[in-house]
Amino acid sequence: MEDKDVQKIKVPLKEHFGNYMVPVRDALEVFSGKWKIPIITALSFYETCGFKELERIIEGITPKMLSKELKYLETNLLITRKVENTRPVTVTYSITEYGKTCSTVMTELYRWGVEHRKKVFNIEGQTWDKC
Amino acid sequence: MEDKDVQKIKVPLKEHFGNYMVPVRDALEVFSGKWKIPIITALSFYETCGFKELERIIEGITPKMLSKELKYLETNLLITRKVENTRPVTVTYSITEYGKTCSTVMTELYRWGVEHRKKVFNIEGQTWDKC
DNA sequence: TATACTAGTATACAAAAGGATAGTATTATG
DNA sequence: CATAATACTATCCTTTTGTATACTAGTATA
Repeated sequence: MEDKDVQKIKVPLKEHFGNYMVPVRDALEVFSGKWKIPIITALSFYETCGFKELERIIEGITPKMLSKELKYLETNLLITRKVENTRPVTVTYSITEYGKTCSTVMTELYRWGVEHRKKVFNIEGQTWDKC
Repeated sequence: MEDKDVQKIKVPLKEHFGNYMVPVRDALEVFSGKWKIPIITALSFYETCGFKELERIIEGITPKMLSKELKYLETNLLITRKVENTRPVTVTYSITEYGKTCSTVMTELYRWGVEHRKKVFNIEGQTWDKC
């Protein structure tokens, strides 16, 4: 085999990148699905919300999905859950300082997404109201 | 109603953010699923690959999924498909210049994902080999 | 006493994503 | 003529994701 042939042999990604893609997947999982970004955005904006408040703020979400995603975000340290000693009992969900770091990723996704719309749909500006 | 009460009324996200989240979703869709990132990574690294080459490089992918995702990436202008006049006929998939801009998003996802692993799993460095 | 608020859970179902396996068509090689 | 390579497509099945609807338990209000 000659030297010039060596680069023609294409080996599995793992041999070049190892586990490079594992943290990329981790990050993606935090933002994937229909409701995680709305929840993070809501708690980033309002700082703290109750369960029913979130149900109203995030239009279309069912209590089952809200409950499920809140648990996910809590175990991932992005939000906290605190039961208040009120009558009736209220629960306040808050974004953590760590949760606020999501905004760097979301900003990057937003920037790229805007360019992508321009490129693929040839749409400029905020004219995608019917989406 | 007093001024201090105004900020307590929490309205749906749309009233504050409009369609802010639409391009975020668009970007997310391009990177979501099990195979799009491996395909983009493979074509970014090798520049150009055949169908069977991609099947070997991306371990575990089935021809059905590879075909489906290649079509998606092509309609999103991230890759190109070119039929070569060889015998047997070969098809070369290449990353576009635009497709290369994905790396900025993936780098951000990687950076955040590494920090996330440290935070949530308390794992430092590249020790997540069993994932 | 009836209604409504708090914060959820339970059950059933539909849709989407992905996997397993087999098959097609063409051409070249032994 | 059999085998193998190219690039896929087709069918069936399982898993994951999300929806719809109803329900629980406690407290407050009209």
